[in-house]
Amino acid sequence: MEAGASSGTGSFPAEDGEIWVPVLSDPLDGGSNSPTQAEIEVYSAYLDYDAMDFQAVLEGPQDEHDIEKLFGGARSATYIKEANLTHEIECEFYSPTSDHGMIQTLAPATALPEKEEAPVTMALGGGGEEDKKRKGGGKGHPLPCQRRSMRLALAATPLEEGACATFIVDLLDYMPKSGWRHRSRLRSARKRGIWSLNTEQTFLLPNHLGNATCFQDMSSICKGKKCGHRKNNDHWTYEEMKKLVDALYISGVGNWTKLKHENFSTSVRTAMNLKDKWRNLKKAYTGNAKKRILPTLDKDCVEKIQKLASKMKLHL
DNA sequence: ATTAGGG
DNA sequence: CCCTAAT
Repeated sequence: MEAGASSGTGSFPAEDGEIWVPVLSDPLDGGSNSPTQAEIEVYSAYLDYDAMDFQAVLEGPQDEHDIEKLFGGARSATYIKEANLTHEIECEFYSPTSDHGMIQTLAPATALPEKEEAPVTMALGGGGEEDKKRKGGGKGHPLPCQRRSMRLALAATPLEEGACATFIVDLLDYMPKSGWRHRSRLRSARKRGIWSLNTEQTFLLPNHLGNATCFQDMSSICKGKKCGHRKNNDHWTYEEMKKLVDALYISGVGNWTKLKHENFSTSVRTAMNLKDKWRNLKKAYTGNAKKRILPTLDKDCVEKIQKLASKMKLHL
């Protein structure tokens, strides 16, 4: 609770140049929502703490390809904001195979000494005995499948050009389908592949949110509504799409189950997902160019899509 | 059990 | 992504 606007660092509403991260209470576990915390959701087949570069996570990926590296296969979604951190922040990471998360203390991105030792870590829930393997997880999971949330506690600080921490989030997946007026803006940002927003696009600033109740708005809007319940809402990556198109180009369109087993056996995508994705790709790249809202695929890939589409047409 | 197609 | 009729 305590979504009080004045707690935490900095005043509220924010001063010029001050960025606040929107706060969401976790729809699934009713987590607390303090104005200095942001819910960040990571979709991942696994999170390998040992292999994770936490500092890089803090600094944020440079492009969408970095996502994979940072989260060990995680597919995250939208970069919604930038903020310059002046305080240490604590990040809590969960993996689907652990009962409790791990807290990482991260220094501000700009104040990093050298490449010293790894950040201090400690296990949550009083357990210093967290097993390295994290095998028998699952029982205490507030979330059902391969979805964990990551909560960052951070201070609202003035924005400085250049040095910005970015956060991987997909607020869209937490937000209700309707009732949140910034949803469409987030959507368009995601579609256009905007991974970080400049200061001119700070639609998440309190100013743009209207008034001091924005934090409460966000969580209250979500309250009682269905959000964050989709089974598989990590978004298709460029690589996945390319892989799909290539596979279809070779073996033809159809036989989705076979395709799944032969080309996507370890992927979260089901045969039906593949089918649906192909239909969407076809639709996107065969209609009038105006409607191409999908991520820009390379020429070769687009050509394959179009060839496949026209080939199918002939057979009708 | 899978797929095609509409929602 | 879900649902369902058709296969």
